[in-house]
Amino acid sequence: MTSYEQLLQVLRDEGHRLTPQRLIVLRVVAEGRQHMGVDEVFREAQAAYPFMDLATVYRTLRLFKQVGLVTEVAIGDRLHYELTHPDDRHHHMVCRVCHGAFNLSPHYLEEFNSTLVNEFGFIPDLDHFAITGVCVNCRPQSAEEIGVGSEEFTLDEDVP
Amino acid sequence: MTSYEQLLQVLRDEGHRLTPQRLIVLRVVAEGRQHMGVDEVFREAQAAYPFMDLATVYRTLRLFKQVGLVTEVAIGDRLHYELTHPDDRHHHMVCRVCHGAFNLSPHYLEEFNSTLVNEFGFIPDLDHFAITGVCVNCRPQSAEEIGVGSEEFTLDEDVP
DNA sequence: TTACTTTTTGCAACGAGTTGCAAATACTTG
DNA sequence: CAAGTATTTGCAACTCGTTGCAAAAAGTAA
Repeated sequence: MTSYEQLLQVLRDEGHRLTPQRLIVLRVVAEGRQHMGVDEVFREAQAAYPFMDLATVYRTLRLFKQVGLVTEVAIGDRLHYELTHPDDRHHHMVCRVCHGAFNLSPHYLEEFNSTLVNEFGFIPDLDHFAITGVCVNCRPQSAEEIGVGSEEFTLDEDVP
Repeated sequence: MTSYEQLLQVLRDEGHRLTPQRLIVLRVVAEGRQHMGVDEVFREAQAAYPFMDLATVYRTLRLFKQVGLVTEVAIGDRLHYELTHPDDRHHHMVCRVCHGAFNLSPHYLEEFNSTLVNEFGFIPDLDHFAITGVCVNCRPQSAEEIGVGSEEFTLDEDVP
C-alpha cells in the first residue's frame, strides 16, 4: 500500500466519499511544495480536472484539515495548506518583505505556552502558527550596522 | 489643550485633513470600550453622522493606525481597534469559546522575541498580537479534574 | 443492475474588507 | 472672502472565503 493510498484510507475510514475532486486536490497538495495558497491548489487542480470549482477546493481543504491530512497555515490573511508530516511539526516565520517562509521548531514556543497555561489557565492555540516579521536578508541596514550581521544566521527557506 | 485635541494635533501635524468623518470616528473610538469591531464603530459613527460610509470607516481606522492613534487587533478574522495608550501596551488572549478577551503584558513575549532575533536574525512583528485559545472558564472538565482548577487564576476580562 | 439514501458538487449569493474613480471638500494662498 | 489644488469621500465593483440550495454522484443493499 503506497503512502498516497494510506491517505485515501484515512478519508474512507472516517466515512468520507472518494470523489474525483478530492483525489485531485489530495494529489496536488501531496506533490506540491510546502504551504500552497488556495489559488495555487485551485489552478493545478483545474488543470487536471477542468470542472473543478473553487468552492469545492475550499471545502475539500477544510475537510482534509479536519481529518488531519493537511495543515492550514494562515499567512497574512490568506490560507495556505501543506501535507501533514506528523514527525515534522513546525511553525512558520514569514518575512513581510520578501514573503519567504522559514520553519520554526515548536520547541521555541513551549515555554511561552507553559507560561500562559500556568499563569493564566489559558490554553493557547499555538499549532501551525505563522509569525510575520522581517528575515535576516531583508533587515534594514541600520540593524546590521549595530553588529548583527546576516552572516551569522542560516535560515532554511521553504519558499522564495 | 484636552487629550482629545492632542489626538487631533497628531493628525494635523502629519498633514492629514480634519474631516467631520475623521472627527467622529476618533471620538467613537476614544469613547468606546477596548477593541471595538469595525461594524460597531460604523454603527455609532453613523448614528452621529448619517452620511458616514463604511469604506470611510475602514480607511479612517487604517489611517489612525498608521499614525499610531489606534491599535489594530485581529480577533479571529475580524479587525478590531482601540485607542493607543502608550503606557499600557499589551497583547490579547482571546477565548475561542466565549470570545472573551484578556490583556497580556508584552513582557511575556520578550524572551520569545529575543530568541528569534538572536537565533535566526528574524525580527518578528509581535506588536498588538492576538492569541486565540481557551480561557480558564471555558476549559473542558477534564482539564480541571487533573487538578488545574480555575480558582487559582484571575483573568481581567475586557469584554464579555 | 437497479433503486435508494446520503453526501458532495456547482452555482450563485453573501460577508468582510479593499480599491478605482469621479465628485466633493479641506486646506492654502492672494 | 474667492480661487486653486491636493486630499478625501461615496459609490460601485472587486477579492477572498463561506454558505444555501437544487442537481449530481457515491456508496449501499436488493
